[in-house]
Amino acid sequence: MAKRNITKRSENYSQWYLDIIREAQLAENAPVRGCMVIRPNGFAIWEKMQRTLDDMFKATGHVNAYFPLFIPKSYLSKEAQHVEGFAKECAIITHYRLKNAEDGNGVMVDPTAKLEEELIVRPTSETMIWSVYKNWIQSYRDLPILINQWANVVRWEMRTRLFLRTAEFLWQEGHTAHRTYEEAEEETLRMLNVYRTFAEDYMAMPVFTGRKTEGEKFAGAEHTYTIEAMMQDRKALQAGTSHNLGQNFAKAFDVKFQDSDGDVKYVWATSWGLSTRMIGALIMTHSDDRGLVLPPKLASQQVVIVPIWRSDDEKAMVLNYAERIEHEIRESGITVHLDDRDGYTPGWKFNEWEVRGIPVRLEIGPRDVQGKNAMVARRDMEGKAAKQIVPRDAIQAQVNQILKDMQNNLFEKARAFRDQHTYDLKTYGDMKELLEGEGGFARVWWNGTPEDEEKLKEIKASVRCILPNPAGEKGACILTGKETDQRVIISKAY
RNA sequence: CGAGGCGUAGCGUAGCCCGGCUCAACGCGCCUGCUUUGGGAGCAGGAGAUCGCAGGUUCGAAUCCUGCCGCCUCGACCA
Repeated sequence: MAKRNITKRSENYSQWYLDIIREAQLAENAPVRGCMVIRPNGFAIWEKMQRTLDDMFKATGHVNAYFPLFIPKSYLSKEAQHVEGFAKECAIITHYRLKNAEDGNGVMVDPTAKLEEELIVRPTSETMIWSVYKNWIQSYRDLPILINQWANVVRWEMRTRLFLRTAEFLWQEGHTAHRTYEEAEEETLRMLNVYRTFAEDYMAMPVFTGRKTEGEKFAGAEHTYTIEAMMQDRKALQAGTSHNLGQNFAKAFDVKFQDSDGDVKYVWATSWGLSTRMIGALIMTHSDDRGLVLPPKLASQQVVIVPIWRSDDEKAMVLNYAERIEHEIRESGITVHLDDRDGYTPGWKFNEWEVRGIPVRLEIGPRDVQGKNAMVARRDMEGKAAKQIVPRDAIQAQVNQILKDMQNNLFEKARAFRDQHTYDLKTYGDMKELLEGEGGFARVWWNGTPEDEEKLKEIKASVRCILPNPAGEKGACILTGKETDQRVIISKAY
């Protein structure tokens, strides 16, 4: 008699998403509007993401640093496009002191403690960082600068959803400075590729990579690259972005260097970021109606052992057997937890760990001790197919094998789903029918202007990215019929 | 920020239309004890709610009125 606390995806996808987050105890809404509390289960996923990405950043030559949360208002206005992009969602600090309220109830803002210049809580750090880089860069010998920072940022969103869009979120932002345009472009693409590798190899989430259109690019960038994933409701989610900032910020903050040829030049810049939104992407890519599904490489606990007993004698015997298996599995580098809590039935524990998305579960009872084996269940399958009895001697190897299989299986399943719902379309009518009906990705030729993009709003869709086209193929624009070499993904998006 | 819906114990709800015999009921969860334990166990007892907040109408408000806050769905904006 399974208790149904999770809405079916087919009934209400948004509610399902929220139910998963609640039941798996990933996060909850905070007392502050638009903000979330990331609970230990959710934060464990972020920590795993952080560690993986951080290693990848280090491997590509980057170092970590930290810049302030507060940005003087005047900094933000130095790059015109940039201000325009963020002005509507900034939190502003105007005062620095409270005092006891005059009516004796609580505290009030002390009007005499007004800041001369207001501070903006960073929505992103380009302006702060470039005001600092100005002091660090004089010569071409000071370049490149390859810095990443792990931080929180604030964007005062009107409508928020846990992980996908919150007023405050956690992310990493890389900010690099280069001698040439080519070097900056190479860096931008390198980091896009790091994101793609992370998404596909660790999150088991297939992505399309490509360039953003003028309308969708980052405020202040020359151009933006993105990784776009398809969620199970067939909507697109922008999962990471990498920007070639050109010389826009160097010019705005007057950051120049003297090159080896003696000429003084503006520095070339990039920035790239990936946020806790990825946790939302992870949930919406793999999870099912029973709960969270975590790919093994991002599960903080990869294996859980549920012991089964009746009498105290059985308990001692089963735990002894289970502990030896636990140690053996741990020795092979897998994270494993033995759930020996009293007061919960095995069936209850099965469901509990399933909802939390633990990839592999071992069920060990008297029968297994007797028969020298264990029941092994994997989270990416259902019913009998998910379970198998494994001989004692083969457990360690089998668990390792299943984790590998599962990582692959989840990726292949997600890729098959995405490909199945990605259509090469020729007419606007077909695209409209797709996007207003079952949904999915329309892969189409597009020679769009920003005005053409506006038109897509009538079908609530947007150009997600311009796909790479190394062979220089051409086709007729789905809207205007003009010949173009730009192929794009159009879809509804988060 | 626009339209709609909702706010009663940790969670999900009933009661609201027709104010009073309901300072509030039920299921899940929680605590204690006993029996249980291979897919969310059973019985018995128990704790837990100033009915989102602030005003108002009334002899009397969870119930009627006003304002505010929050959440959800859909739009506009965005990672």
